[in-house]
Amino acid sequence: MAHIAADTTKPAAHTPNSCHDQTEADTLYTSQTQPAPIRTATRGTYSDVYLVDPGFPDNRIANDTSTGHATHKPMAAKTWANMSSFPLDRWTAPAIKPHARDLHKCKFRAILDQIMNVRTRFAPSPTGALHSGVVRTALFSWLLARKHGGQFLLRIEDTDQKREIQGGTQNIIDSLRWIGLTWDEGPEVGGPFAPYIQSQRLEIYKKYAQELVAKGLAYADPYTPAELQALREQAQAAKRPFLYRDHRPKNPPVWDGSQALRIKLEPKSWEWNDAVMGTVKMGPEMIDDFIIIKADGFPTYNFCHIIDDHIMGITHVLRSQEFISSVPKFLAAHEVLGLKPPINAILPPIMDDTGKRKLSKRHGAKPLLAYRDMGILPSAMINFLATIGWNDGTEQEVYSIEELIQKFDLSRVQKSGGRFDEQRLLYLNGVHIRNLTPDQLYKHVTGFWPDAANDTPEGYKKAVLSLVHERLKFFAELPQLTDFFFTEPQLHEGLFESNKQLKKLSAQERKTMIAAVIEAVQDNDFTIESLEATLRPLVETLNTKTGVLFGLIRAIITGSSIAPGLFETMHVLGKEKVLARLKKAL
RNA sequence: GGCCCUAUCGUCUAGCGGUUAGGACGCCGCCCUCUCACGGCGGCAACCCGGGUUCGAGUCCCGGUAGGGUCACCA
Repeated sequence: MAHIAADTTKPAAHTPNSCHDQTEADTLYTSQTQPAPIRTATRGTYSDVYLVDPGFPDNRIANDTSTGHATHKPMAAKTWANMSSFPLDRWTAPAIKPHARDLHKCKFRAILDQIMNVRTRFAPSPTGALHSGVVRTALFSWLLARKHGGQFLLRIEDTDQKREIQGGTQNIIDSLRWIGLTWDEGPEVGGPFAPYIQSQRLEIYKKYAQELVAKGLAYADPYTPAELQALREQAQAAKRPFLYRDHRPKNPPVWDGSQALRIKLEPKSWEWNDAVMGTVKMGPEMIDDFIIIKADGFPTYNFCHIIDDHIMGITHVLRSQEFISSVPKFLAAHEVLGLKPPINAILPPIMDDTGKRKLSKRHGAKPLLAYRDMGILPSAMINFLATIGWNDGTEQEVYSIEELIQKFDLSRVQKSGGRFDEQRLLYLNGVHIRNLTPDQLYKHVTGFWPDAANDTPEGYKKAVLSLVHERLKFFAELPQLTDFFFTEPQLHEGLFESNKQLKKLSAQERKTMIAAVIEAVQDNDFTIESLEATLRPLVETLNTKTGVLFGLIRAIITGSSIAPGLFETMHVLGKEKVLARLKKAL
């Protein structure tokens, strides 16, 4: 089994369909009357060998108990009969563990989970603030690399100068740093394949392009954009897909760099194995001579990402679903370039909150950093994004980052899309906030305090925070929840009238009660216990109800009918403030 | 229009030929309780439709339908 040396400067020698494996599979196949052997081996060769053997008594899938993967119910014998036409030459070797539900589609299939040096990448273009949909792709790539102890790279794809925005790259870096997706190679950290910014790698792409030209595999495009547009419209009017190759120039001009350069691709059907989607087939109409170098001299994404992924030794390329119909094009280009394609994985789309369309900048997806600014924890965001389109098959909902790294697996990535449900994000954020220690929480809420808290001692703020810890869903609501600890509340009649318990009291009754409270509390030491010991009996003395008396006190000292526990609140506020507010209310 | 992907409560999902179709968010009710929150208990709520295979289909096959994606000198 080929595996990739981490320090190689050569292209990745990844071979998902190497003949080594084929031989092995043939051997196993011919011995099908025997129960399939289960093999495991150590890192760098094979691990988790899954075998499905039609000769095995009840046709169950043998599973490697040491990993716990692929536990299966027995398969009905009949199923095998139906599968007899499955072409054996299609069995797929290693590299990925197919989704469990696909295993039964093979009459015989040996699946080897290849342990290679996994290298994944995130390759955004700096054309706008990074949003959550894109970050999910980055997250899955990162999780995959971390799970296998591999590398995660960041590469900036800034080949479209027109769309690039000021600060775009910085936004990408800030976003990833905030959420904690650390990269092992890329901008700011460097690496063996630097630079990791495509606009600084133009010579590399040009070299590959010139090589293709020399071999007659790429040619200059003689058409003007207007001419192309006309041809395109023609095709559309005829309800045909537009194919450039139908208009391929017979004698293309010599490429002098001022025209666009197209790669010459043979139209043919492609079938490939996607780590998430399984076997995907597409016809020749999906292949066309695409532009690899634009007239402005910059390469296109379609071209340079292939070269960079190859040079940088990327083993698994995760992309969102919108790219699936481009894959044949990429595979064809690999063929023309003489490169082995990486393992492809198409991730399901994330829909916006209407569920009507893909989450995208254009349709109001918030920048990732907007969630930082509203006080979402990175761990909550990661938990949330990871569980859109992935689950571990259990009923677990809340995951730490460490758990995700351990449990993440491409074979359990969904094919169907999911909606970005902010309510669920807030719920998870609340859970993650409650899991923080008080000190951790205190660090996280820096910058979210109300202005009035600026000059307040740390001890006081920590005490306040402890009272709202379990109520907090996101940090931006901290001022609203704690303002009265720092600012004297504005009392108004509406406060009492809108309260179910208090609106029955007359102003005079309120005065009597407040006076009694002041009297009772004046010599109290303001511990939670003694406040309770003093105030509870007062309810009876005043011949009222706890809800009424406590509600009244709460309204006066907090200016709100919603607040933490009364005694805790009074304790933290302190005797001085409480008495002052009560007296003022009188 | 061609091609591709998808389809279980409103939402995220479990399900791998036999389940009272499970969990979570949200919503509602009750309990706890000085309000809110947390927590606990309970409730409402789903297999897109039609064929086929099978003793038996949410699950496998085919066909519809619906949603999404894609068909750039954008990525």
